[in-house]
Amino acid sequence: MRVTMSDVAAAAGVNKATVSRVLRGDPRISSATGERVWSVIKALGYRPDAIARGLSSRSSDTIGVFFRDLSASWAGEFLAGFERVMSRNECECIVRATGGDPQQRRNAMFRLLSRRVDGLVWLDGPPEPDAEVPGVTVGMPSPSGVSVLVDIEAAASLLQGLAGRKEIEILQGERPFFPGLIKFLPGNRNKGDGTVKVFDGILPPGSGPVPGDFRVICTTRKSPAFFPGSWKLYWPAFELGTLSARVLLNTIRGRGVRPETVRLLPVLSGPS
Amino acid sequence: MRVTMSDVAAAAGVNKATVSRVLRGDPRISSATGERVWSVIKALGYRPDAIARGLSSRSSDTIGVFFRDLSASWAGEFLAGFERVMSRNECECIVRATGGDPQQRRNAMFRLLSRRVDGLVWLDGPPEPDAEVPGVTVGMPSPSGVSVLVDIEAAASLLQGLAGRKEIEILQGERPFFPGLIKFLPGNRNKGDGTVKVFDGILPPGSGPVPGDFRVICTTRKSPAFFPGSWKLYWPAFELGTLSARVLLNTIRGRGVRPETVRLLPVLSGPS
DNA sequence: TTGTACGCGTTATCAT
DNA sequence: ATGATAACGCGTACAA
Repeated sequence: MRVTMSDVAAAAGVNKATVSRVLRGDPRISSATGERVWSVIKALGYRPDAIARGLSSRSSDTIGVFFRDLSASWAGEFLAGFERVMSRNECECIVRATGGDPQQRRNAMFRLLSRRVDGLVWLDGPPEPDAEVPGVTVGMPSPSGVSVLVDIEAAASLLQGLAGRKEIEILQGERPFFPGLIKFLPGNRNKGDGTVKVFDGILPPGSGPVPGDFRVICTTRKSPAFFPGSWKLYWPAFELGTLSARVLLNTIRGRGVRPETVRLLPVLSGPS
Repeated sequence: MRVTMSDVAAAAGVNKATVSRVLRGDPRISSATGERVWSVIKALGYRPDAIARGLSSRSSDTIGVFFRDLSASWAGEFLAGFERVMSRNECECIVRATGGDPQQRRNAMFRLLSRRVDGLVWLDGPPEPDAEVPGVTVGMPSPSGVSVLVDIEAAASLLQGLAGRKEIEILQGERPFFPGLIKFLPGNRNKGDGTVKVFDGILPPGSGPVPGDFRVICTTRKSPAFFPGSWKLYWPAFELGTLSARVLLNTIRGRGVRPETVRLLPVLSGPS
């Protein structure tokens, strides 16, 4: 049998409630009792049971994260940032891939709700209307609630500054990192000074950059391959993770989240 | 207030225990009662509480996954495979990055154990000795217990077959995908027929492939960038995920896992 | 400052 | 085939 709170209470000669209070750092506990209980806790190797705690406290210190596709190249980077913040706040992260299927998505949500998750992160589309818990939408505006997104217009400005009078040509893969980027870049620029080729997303084979081109690769920071001599426009996945974690924690803990929408700047990095 | 099992029982005019049995598909239940209870369940929109279930059943349908670094380019791919199998088996996945720090690792483990995880996956090193629950080690041999790994010797064979009599030159990044690959490739091959350059891992800027080289990039399937004209040696992260999920489920469910070590072949893919 | 006692929502063990 | 009731381990008003 595992060592339980009653065991600790018995060994310390106090009541379960006292142990509970010591554990939760209740201020109205005598330092004598506190120390005694702590020493018993350590001696017995007692570890509180999160499940039981959840049952009576009606929450779980757990949040659920919905991806469309976990194998997307930036998914891990996002999680890295998100998990870092969450673990510092004693929260566990449950990941879910929905494949964009509405039915599967709802099922997954209900399963997570039955686990009493404290919050949900939506990276695969707008939040379900009946989510019952706080949520953050990432990468796209949310009809209701908080959303964290990348400032694509700013990305366009960066590219324009880089291009100067050159023409900007955008080659867009099937899942571009900066969807809608093209809207912010008027195509009718002066030719003649050269061309800036922007590769956005995972491009089909054969469309790779040609050496000698002046080019920008839209990518993630941790791409296993890279193109020497290319500029890079980073999709700030890690920062999206840390930021949405903080925003979610704030809304869960009731601190007002002032802006309904938070924007993050992409990073343009020169060749080296 | 949420709809609870007692509510259903009351509305159906039966005992909580009966509802529980209906839910768990207990065979010794009259079809009349069964249908009545089910209809009440749907009418009331009752959803069982996983936390309460966990408390009394002493398990959680949850498994924990330890990464050293979630932002590793293959982390998402691994998770994609792993989560797919787990979700089909009604299991949730909790992810954790340990950064290779032993202390943090143990803390994380204890936190997960207090959540009554049913199993653990170790991608960041050999399993902790006192894990208390079944585990699978991925990517490296485990001193004790089951491990799933990539057959690096087979990868070497693929490369040798590809190279023929050409010299194989390995450029290894700081976190190579195929650690130890070099050991299986004797360096003293005939020169003169050309060179095969193998790029393994995330290479520092400047060490990228030169066009015209005959080259192989060790990478993941979902790299956002790629080199046209290069061969690719895939680190089969997705397959590692599905396989280790199945292996873990089997050991959790007590089905004997025959081989203590399972090996997975990498995939060599031509340029296109 | 500490103890009592009940509630949280299920599962499991006896009865019937 | 079903009901009554005791766990499960902890939080928390309320009482002392």
